[in-house]
Amino acid sequence: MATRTDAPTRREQILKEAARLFAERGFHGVGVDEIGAAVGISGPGLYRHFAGKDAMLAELLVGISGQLLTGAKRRLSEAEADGGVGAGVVLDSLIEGHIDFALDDRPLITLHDRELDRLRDSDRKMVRQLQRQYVELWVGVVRQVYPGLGEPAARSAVHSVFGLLNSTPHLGRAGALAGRGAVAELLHRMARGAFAAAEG
Amino acid sequence: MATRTDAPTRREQILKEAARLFAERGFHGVGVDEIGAAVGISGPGLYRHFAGKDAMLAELLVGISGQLLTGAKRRLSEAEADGGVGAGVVLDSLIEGHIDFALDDRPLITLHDRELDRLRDSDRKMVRQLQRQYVELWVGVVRQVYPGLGEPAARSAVHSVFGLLNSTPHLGRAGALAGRGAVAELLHRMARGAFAAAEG
DNA sequence: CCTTCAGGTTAACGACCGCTAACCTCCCTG
DNA sequence: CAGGGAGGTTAGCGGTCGTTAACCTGAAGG
Repeated sequence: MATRTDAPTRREQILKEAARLFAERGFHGVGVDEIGAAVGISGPGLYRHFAGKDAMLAELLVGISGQLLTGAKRRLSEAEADGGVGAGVVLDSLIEGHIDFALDDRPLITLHDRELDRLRDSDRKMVRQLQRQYVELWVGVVRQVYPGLGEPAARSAVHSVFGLLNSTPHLGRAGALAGRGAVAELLHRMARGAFAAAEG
Repeated sequence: MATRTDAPTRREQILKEAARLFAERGFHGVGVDEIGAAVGISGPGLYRHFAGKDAMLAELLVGISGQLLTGAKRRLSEAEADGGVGAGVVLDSLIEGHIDFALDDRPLITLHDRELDRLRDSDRKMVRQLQRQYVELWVGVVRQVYPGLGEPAARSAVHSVFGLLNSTPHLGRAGALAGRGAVAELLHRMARGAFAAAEG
């Protein structure tokens, strides 16, 4: 993992705070003045970095979808390079990657399936295409591990498991588990169990 | 099941259309004029039936939470009345009820965990309390069926399974499964499998 | 030392939105 | 057949929001 050590740019600060605010109160529920205030500048100052409020959301959503897909592709090709690893190992790697994302970037996960319709047509098409590729990649691996699943059932199962893994924002409140590791383990086991049961 | 046969009142029409629009474009993304147009009247005409836009959302969310909880309580007490039925049967009944709701009222399921923060304090507290009771009811049953689960793990598992079951809005697009029954069956099996795997 | 430019500022415009006011029109009822 | 309420209508007010315009400032570069 290539950990960033340099300070975040102003653009990155803005994106991070905008993601948090959008996740908390919805895209239309947040004003540009609030986003500006969250990074210590005033509303119109944001326009030195972004073309508009829409552009911030677009960059966030395209970034998320791209990052998920890129990570999944990397994991898949690493597995192929390893030669002998079974499909089950690849699936475990995909699950782990998705869980890492869901736990580390909860606001983004929230935005990802909540504010897609607020995008311009072209941006929305791009995001949907990235999402579709991501799903299809999962479907392929899942069907290798659970050959009993037909394609439509596998696709439904994948969407449902995403719903399961993306429940992390709801987990924070109340009696949380021991720690991050325990939550990740639990989610991983449940995802596997759900797929296995889907095969029936 | 007590099926309604009389025509829906205007209030009910409005609530249904408002739910659909709120789910599609977010609470702040929908204007009162649009809601009015959806039922064939003009925006201000809505104020003959509701105190304001907020009141519509509040009634929707309180209604959803209450309906879920009421249904779950009914299922639980019916099982107790039956005497000998095992906890597994009760859990299956809870799962079935939640799936019915998630499949029949997708917009409401979407609103349920998306627009809660747009409520007035008092309404939000009420909804959260209903939700908490619903979760705790599930946790109790789940722990009977899977005694290996500690309480925090059971609660996390329940939230995650809700995420799985509530994925129905994402299932519609693309190659849907055979039909409603097939989807319901798949989700049911996956939920059970996820709980079983959570116990580990 | 002057220039330039990145990155801010405040003021203000136009559009939209939730809501109220004022009025109208059936339909039911005494 | 009067009248009154239920359920509409349109006009418009006040506030908010995204965006632009015009201006300022400090640091880097020739």
